[in-house]
Amino acid sequence: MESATAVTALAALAHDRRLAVFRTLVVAGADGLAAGHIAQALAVPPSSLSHHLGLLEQAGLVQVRRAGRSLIYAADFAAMRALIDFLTEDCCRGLAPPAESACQPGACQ
Amino acid sequence: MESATAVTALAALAHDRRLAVFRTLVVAGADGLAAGHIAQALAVPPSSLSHHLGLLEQAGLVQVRRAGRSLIYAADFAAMRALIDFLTEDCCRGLAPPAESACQPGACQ
DNA sequence: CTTTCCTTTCGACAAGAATCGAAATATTCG
DNA sequence: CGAATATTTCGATTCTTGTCGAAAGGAAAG
Repeated sequence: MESATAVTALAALAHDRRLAVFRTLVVAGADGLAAGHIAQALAVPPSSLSHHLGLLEQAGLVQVRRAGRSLIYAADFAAMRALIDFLTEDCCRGLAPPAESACQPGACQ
Repeated sequence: MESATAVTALAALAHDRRLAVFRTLVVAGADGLAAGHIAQALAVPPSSLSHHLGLLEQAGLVQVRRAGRSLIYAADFAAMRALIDFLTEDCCRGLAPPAESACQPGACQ
């Protein structure tokens, strides 16, 4: 993952409402949720939500498809994993072997 | 990790220069680097760098100590790991067992 | 104790992001 | 086709962030 891509993804998640939106989509799973459903669940005005969903989509963290007159948004788990992998590399690369092997979930240094 | 804490940490990393600073500190390891050294390595004016280091420190991603007249900044690997764990939870929680177990580094869905 | 060095704080400006009502677009249903 | 529904785009406002020179704060050296 390129550094610029990571910055875009991090910025997309670095906001209260957007993080809440993304977590909601993660819980919803691959089926996703209609924009209106999210707006109602999180009590966000539709135009504001649309803006945030647009940023998340632009960052590649969510995918959108149309179903009737609804737009269904779903988390892109592969993209999320790619971001986590990027951060993990950043966290561990450059450390000496013992420290590097210690950089596991729950026990980094 | 609280959601607000995660947002702060994500925002701290969601910037070109700050991400570069953090990666530099990760490579430097536990010994850390003097602020001036980072400024020179990344060609960032001292006052700008100070601002960014302050945000990273406030986010808990770096620690600072004084050595003579230099201030040494070092990446906080535990905090970084906590952030990655938070994101991993966000990525996998709520998925059915087969999907959840598939959410491993390099192969999430 | 004065000078030198390293870094931060201040201040002012420029640039970007968040918010949300109103209007526009797209899709289905009668 | 016309009405109803779902969502986006537009536009104006406000708030926040980034930038960096100049001045100030601490710590060591002469």
